[in-house]
Amino acid sequence: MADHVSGKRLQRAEMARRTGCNLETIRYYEKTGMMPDPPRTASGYRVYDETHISRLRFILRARELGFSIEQIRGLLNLVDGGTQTCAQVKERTERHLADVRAKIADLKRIEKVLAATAANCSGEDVPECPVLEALAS
Amino acid sequence: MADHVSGKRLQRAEMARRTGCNLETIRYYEKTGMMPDPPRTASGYRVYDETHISRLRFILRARELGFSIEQIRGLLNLVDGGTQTCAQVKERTERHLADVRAKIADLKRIEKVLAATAANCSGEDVPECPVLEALAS
DNA sequence: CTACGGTCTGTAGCAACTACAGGCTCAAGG
DNA sequence: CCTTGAGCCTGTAGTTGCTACAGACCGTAG
Repeated sequence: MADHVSGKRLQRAEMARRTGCNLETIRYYEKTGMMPDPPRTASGYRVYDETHISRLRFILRARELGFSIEQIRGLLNLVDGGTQTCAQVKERTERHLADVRAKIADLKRIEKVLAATAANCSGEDVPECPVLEALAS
Repeated sequence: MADHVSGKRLQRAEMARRTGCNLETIRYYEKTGMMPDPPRTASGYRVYDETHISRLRFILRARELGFSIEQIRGLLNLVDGGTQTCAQVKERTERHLADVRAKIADLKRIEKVLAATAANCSGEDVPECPVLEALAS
């Protein structure tokens, strides 16, 4: 009944359900210091509130955008310190964007080669295959 | 002087140099059964020949095209059995191509969001940042 | 009061390498 | 002949980002 003071308190499974995050991943984020150690009940159960939900959602969204754990940790440190500036965040975002574009370029090159090579396949029941030849050449 | 029978014999470092493959990776491919266990000298040194070079190049090219180790192992099993058909190889290639295209689509979605969000940044020395807001929302 | 689910911890496993440590072996120089 | 240094050998640990146990508690409904 003290719950009204700072909102709903949930345990791990409920937080996982609300965020779509895997149960164990939450613990992993705690262990790696991205999530704060939550308060515990007398018997040791973790107790989460809305602030934990928000932080977890932040992490999950950043992951969806392809930021690495290290990069996310960097962003979190920035905002935790309250010292972040838009310029800093923009810079990191653009660096990451460049990485993403490089990966896209890589994959497109791969796609071209695969598509071109597969297109040469007869697709028949013969042992000779342009794909294998391309790999063996 | 028995070398002329089946070509040059090299040791690991030389094979690494000739293929551009990392030294340890060769051993790893052996351990995982993708490369055959090479013959050894009396003192235990590995001895490679051109057939090893070819096989390693096959693996490395397949990796360059983004095939996973499991997929490559599958292709190698096929050709090792001598039972491969162009149809089979084509099918696997196209499945992989579909994966690659899915990854490209993922990354493009990420790229769009990152670019759009970063474009909203003032880039100034203020704590408010559209990127952080997007992540926190 | 007992059964069953949830939670706790620590640890091992995945891909696909990479990088040691600690010990041999081999060829060349003195 | 001996030493030195490079190269090889093995097994194992580290990387990234989780995921999945095992074995032990805890908490509540019947």
